Amino acid sequence: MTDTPKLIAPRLPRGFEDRSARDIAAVDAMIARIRAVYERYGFDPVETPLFEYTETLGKFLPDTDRPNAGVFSLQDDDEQWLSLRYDLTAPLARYFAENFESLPKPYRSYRQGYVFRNEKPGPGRFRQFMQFDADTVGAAGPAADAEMCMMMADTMDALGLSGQYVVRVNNRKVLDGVLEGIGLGPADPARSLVVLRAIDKLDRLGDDGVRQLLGKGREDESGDFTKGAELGADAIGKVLAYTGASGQGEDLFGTLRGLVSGNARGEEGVSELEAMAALFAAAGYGPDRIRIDPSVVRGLEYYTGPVFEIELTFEVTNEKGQPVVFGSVGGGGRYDGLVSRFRKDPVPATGFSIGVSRLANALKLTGNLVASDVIGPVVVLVMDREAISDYQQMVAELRNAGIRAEMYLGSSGMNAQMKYANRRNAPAVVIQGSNEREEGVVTIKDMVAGLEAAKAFTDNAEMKAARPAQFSAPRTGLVEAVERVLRADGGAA
RNA sequence: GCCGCCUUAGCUCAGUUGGUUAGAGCGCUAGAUUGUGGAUCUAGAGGUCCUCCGUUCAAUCCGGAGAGGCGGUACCA
Repeated sequence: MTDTPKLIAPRLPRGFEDRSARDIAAVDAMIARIRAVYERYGFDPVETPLFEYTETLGKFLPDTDRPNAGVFSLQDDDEQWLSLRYDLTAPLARYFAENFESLPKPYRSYRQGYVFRNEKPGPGRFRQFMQFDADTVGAAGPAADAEMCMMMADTMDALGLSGQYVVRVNNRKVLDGVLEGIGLGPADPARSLVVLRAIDKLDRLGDDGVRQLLGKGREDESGDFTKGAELGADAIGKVLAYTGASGQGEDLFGTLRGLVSGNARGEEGVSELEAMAALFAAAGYGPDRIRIDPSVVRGLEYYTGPVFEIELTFEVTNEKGQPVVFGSVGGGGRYDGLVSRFRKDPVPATGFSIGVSRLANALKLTGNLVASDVIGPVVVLVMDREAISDYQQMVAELRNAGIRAEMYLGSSGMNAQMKYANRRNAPAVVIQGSNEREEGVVTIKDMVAGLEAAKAFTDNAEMKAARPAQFSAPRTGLVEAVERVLRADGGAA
């Protein structure tokens, strides 16, 4: 009877984020900059929904009907499975295939939005996060891939990260050539995959760790054992020679051609890399911005040619000052097979994705995020409850003049109202008690100048008595007086 | 998924060798001669000591299981 109802703990599901006004403003600014670059390259926006039929996304567990590994799924009322999209590429493939008749080809589009992954979150890894993609569908040549790389570089520059990133480029065909050279490749897809995964860990485990993974396997510090690819010493040497191939230009291409000599697919890959390198050079993108790097593999099977990723070249530390291992903040490649799930004829495609959330997170930790505090509204204090209609009228006048303004709606005294205005980051407050009302004036306080002036006082009572940074204005001149304060504070930042 | 560590107020943490009313700092909400932000002073709110089961006269504390958090590792379209 008198039991209080059981309270629900207010808690954020793990792997998800709340975003403050400040975060939203910062990410919005990032998005606007990215969009401007994509637009300049001639890409058009397109938006698809958060849900797709699970089969569209291409994820089913073979032995169960429930598609739930890694994806958030639910069953529609007609019993079809729907899933939240886990990237923006599969939905694009669906959209392209479904609207094939009416779209221009090559089809160049960009889109930005949240994607969802139902897996263990970690620092910089969320279960809902934002990506910003661009893709060219229906263009087969390396020029389309090269354009993607250059656009990624330009985007990073536009985000104010000049000199702090590098776009690393490789070609899957070269890697396939190397694998075939040691008897793997299509002949042994399972072990090939183990090799790919091992190479992908080069940055974290180094040559020695990868050597173990290519051989018998590796035991990590928690005692967990990862089975290796069981390659012989000779084969391991070849793989590491490939991933370790350094230099740029003819030096590198010579080495690569030697490693895949006699393998048609591998040689084709080297030629594509050369073609892309020539385009980068012609357009003025040096190896400080875009670099050919054989250690880039980008995990997954669906890439069929060039692959690329953006790496931040500065160290990221968390709030406690510990270094944070940040994966790539963007990447992509050519995926000629993706649309073929929907159409018989093959459709070549290439594209890339920027992890907006992850990048924002990195920039936040390094202080590079272009975030300024959101400027709050002008707050009209409520000094006398009976005079509320007067205050409301002042707010209306300010709003009609295009000024962000509000009347204090709480029930506390003046002190609390000032604290409220402070916390809202209000640039000014409007005060009218009975004294002012009788004289037909209002008191305007400049909150920015006021805070500065208050630092000169050590005694609270003195500060209150001095009432710094405020002035009296005729009631009829309210808007003009407030505008003057806003201009003095720098207006919109 | 596997391995390790952790869980007491919103946050960071004390503490109780098993015993009546579990504490601090910060933060939060307010007050200090109609009426001034920071600093200061005063007061207040805020706890299933992660949950359940067991042992015990008695469990926040001991035992077991579970959940959650953190880290590593695997996977990552």
